[in-house]
Amino acid sequence: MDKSFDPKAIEAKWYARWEASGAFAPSGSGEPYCILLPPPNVTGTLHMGHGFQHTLMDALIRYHRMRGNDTLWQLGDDHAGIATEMVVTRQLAAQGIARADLNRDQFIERVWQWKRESGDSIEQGIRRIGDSGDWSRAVFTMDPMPSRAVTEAFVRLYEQGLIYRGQKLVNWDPVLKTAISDLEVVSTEEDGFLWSIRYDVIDPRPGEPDHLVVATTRPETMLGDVAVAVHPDDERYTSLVANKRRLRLPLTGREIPVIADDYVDREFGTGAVKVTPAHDFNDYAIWQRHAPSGTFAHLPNNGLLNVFTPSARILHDPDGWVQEDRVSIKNLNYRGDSDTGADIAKTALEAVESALTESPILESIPNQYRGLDRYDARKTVLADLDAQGLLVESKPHKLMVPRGDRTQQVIEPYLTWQWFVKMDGFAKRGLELVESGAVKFVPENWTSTYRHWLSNIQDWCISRQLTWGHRIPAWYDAQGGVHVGRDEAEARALGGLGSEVALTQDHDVLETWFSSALWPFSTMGWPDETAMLERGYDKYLPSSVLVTGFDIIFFWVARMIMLTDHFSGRLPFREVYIHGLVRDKDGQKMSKSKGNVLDPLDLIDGISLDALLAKRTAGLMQPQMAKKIEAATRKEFPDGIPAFGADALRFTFAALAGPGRDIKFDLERCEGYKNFCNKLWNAARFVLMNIEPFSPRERGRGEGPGEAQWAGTNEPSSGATRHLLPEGEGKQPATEAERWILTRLHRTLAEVETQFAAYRFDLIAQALYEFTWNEFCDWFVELAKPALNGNDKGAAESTRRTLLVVLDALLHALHPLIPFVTEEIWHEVAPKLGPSTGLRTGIDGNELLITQAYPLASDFAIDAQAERDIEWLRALLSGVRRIRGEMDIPPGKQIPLLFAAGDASDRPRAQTFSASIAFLARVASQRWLEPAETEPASAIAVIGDMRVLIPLAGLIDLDAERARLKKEISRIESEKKKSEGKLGNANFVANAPAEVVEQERARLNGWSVQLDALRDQALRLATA
RNA sequence: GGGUGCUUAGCUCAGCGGUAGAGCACCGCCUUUACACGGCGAUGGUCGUAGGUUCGAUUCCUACAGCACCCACCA
Repeated sequence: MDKSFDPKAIEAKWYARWEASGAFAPSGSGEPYCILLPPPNVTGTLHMGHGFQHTLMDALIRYHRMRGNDTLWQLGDDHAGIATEMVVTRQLAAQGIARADLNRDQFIERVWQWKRESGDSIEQGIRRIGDSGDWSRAVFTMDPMPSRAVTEAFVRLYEQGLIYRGQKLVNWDPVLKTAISDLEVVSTEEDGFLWSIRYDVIDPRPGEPDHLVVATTRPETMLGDVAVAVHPDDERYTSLVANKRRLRLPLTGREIPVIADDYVDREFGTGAVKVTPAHDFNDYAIWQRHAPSGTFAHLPNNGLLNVFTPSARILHDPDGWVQEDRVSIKNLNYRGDSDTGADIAKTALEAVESALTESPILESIPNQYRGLDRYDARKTVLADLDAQGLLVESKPHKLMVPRGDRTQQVIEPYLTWQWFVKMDGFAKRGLELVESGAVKFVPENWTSTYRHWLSNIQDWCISRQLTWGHRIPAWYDAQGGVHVGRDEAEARALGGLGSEVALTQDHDVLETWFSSALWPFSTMGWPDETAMLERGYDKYLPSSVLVTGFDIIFFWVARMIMLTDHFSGRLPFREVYIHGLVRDKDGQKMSKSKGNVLDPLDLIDGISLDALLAKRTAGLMQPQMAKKIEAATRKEFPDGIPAFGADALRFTFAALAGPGRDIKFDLERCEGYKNFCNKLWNAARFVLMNIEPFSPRERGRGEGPGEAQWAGTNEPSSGATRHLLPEGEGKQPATEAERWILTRLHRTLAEVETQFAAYRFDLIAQALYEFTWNEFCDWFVELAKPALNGNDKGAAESTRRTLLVVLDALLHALHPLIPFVTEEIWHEVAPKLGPSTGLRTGIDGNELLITQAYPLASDFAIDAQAERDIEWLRALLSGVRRIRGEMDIPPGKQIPLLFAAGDASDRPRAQTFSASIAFLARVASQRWLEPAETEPASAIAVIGDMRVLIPLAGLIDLDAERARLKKEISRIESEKKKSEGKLGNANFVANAPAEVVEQERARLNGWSVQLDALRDQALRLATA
């Protein structure tokens, strides 16, 4: 083995071998364990969030595979409707192709082309991270199988009356010209104005107000006002309401009523609110309350007066619309399937006209506003109001502005026809499944987030005015009749329509999350029974755990729970592990615009400063940020980023995965864990050197380690797990140190098992790190050195075996976190261990660590006595080393050691470990003082009852030791005092549990013994 | 406006009714034959503030402050 570990050299090799061996596929036996990969969007590249999430999932998958589960990691990717459509449109634009120049089929073909490239790059990234998912089963959401499930689900829901088409106010993105989800709208506080406008009362009566003043942040919408609302108990306005007074709507001259509604806050502004039901969600709600009583019956569309075109211009006549709003029309054009030319224009015009028919108020909109963009219209409206003396006040105002999270455009509430899923029944069931504990959130507190959202849910708008996605399986006849079916023929048949009736399929597609909601069973072949059988529907549904971020609890998790239950009667998964967001080292969200994005592949392979700068400053939305980003990047990474390798990156992610927290990604942690991999590598080198007959010191000395088989005393708890150390092979560990390390291994594995069950990846990493570095390397390997070189041949051979066995178990235990380096080392180690008892053999006949059995705690015996003994030895060696360090005794200098006092166990211990003490503390001689002997002036360490003395004899700086003693004495005095205080408190002794009191007494005793010893020496030093 | 989480060593974070921990950074010594991507040792914290419960609170409760995030219709 090389002297240090080089990740690059091994990663590609092992990934290819794992995959070729079939290790990623389910084994077909054992308890099923399944994780669904949250399918990455085909738009993206892999980011740190993926790296993090994938590391956690792969650790779980590898762990369970090694535990003998029939393990499936269902891979896939997501077509990501809006995001992909935007990316491809932008790309076309860069090639000088207007999206409008392509028809539907052509556009979709371009998306597929792009998907193939992008999908490849994501897949490549996933492989580099080491994901051991089953590629042969990977599914794309637009593939035939999941697409069929989408159609089937839609049709069934429609037949069950759970899907309907309706005209409602939705969040509308005027640039994308599609409805978007509430969840895709982000409200940000922005500076704006609050304008107060005077609406005059028609024919005012004496004693009543002759006008009202309403406040608005969006004056342009007043063209669609249908009323002014006041609070029913507001005495200023009761007579206006009671006497049915009407107001003159400025600029249009329309007459509108004054209505009373509880929604109005009397304290805000003048207590009067303009009501624009087609352009405001609150006003829409008011409209819903008042329309049934006929308040708006005289108005077109019962008062839902839409004044905007789809691109948020004020309505204008159809021809003008076609001319001025070319993009909008073209948008409709290319959505016309493979139609071309005249057909397209005709379809477009018809669409516009029908939109206007639904909101026929064009005549009430004065000419000067028609066709204006919403912000231009605002200016003009305000100027005109001002000129007429109707603008009462303009004052600066902070308001929440809704913006689309994709386009950053201001979102309009917009009246359109859309498809909806009725949510009340689903929500109820979704709540039940979580409240009953059938689905558990980890950490648990996410349950309340889920509950809160489902308790306040609206019907789910599932249609999008996009091209890329699953097309809605609904057809329209010339009369506007709607026919839903699995295909056109079925729709026709169900509607009883002859072949002479012309049908047009709905142009819209389903929002991406609709197909995502079906993922747990659509990936398992549903609804096709043959496919279901093939893909293990019965085995892998429910899946075991969903690993995902909190940001998609609503988008995805809740909907999977509801729809999976509805269609399969099963849970999608039993547990949901919610992890945090990966942020940069200052806690900032990583984003392209901030220029603080890290690419996991750059951490694996390293990247030069120049390449990193180029990456971070290319294609910025705000190019002026480039300078700032460059400066910050140069400062943080003056030499670029070194290659850490996939293992180090994975271990970092695991170690940072504390419960319910975002993680700040710190490169220094990553560096530390690369060192950890190197440490493991070198520990392996040490072990191998010492078991190889050809190692320089071993040459000629004879035999190798023999069969490394050891007797654990406990039965393994699972049949799937091999005995690392089969019983009856007869050989017992020869030394205390071996029994100790095997005990520590037992405890570490028990901890790992517990923490895997709790998804505490940070604690898994910590337990294994500590065992590897602080126990195996720092102590066992060091203790092994004198044993290997000593005269006791049995101890030497036994130690060799134990080194090998513990290393082997450790490689297994670490494999789920750091698969590459452990696999590589294992192939050096395994041949020394004798015949493998792995779970499976790869198809190429070569065994791999990835399919070996995970070691269980019970494979290794506990020896509590050995634990105590080694604890004693460690305390002794630490004590001596501390004196050495503080007294500046040169490390190479051999020193004499005297032991004094002590209890019955100390003498045999000192005897047992004398060689270790001599080697590890560089001790020339060890001797017990006879009871009659007086202690010489010495530096002292107290281990339990025993005193360890290093005689001064010219070795020790007297003043330094006096100072050290003084400090130590005062520290122990204060501890003793605290202890005495506690025990002096009658309440403590009376009320605290007996064992706590007992423990406190023991501590007090310990302090006293130490104090006595230290004081004795202090006295001697005073006179020395 | 409602909700959730966080506040522990210089930094990043574990922990938790009964002796305050880790990694990194910092300081000292050491090229000791696995590893300088290393070894040994040392320093460093009234556990956000104020109350309460308890024999005992960093831990449980209450209030407050600061930070972060989520949800929400105040024109």
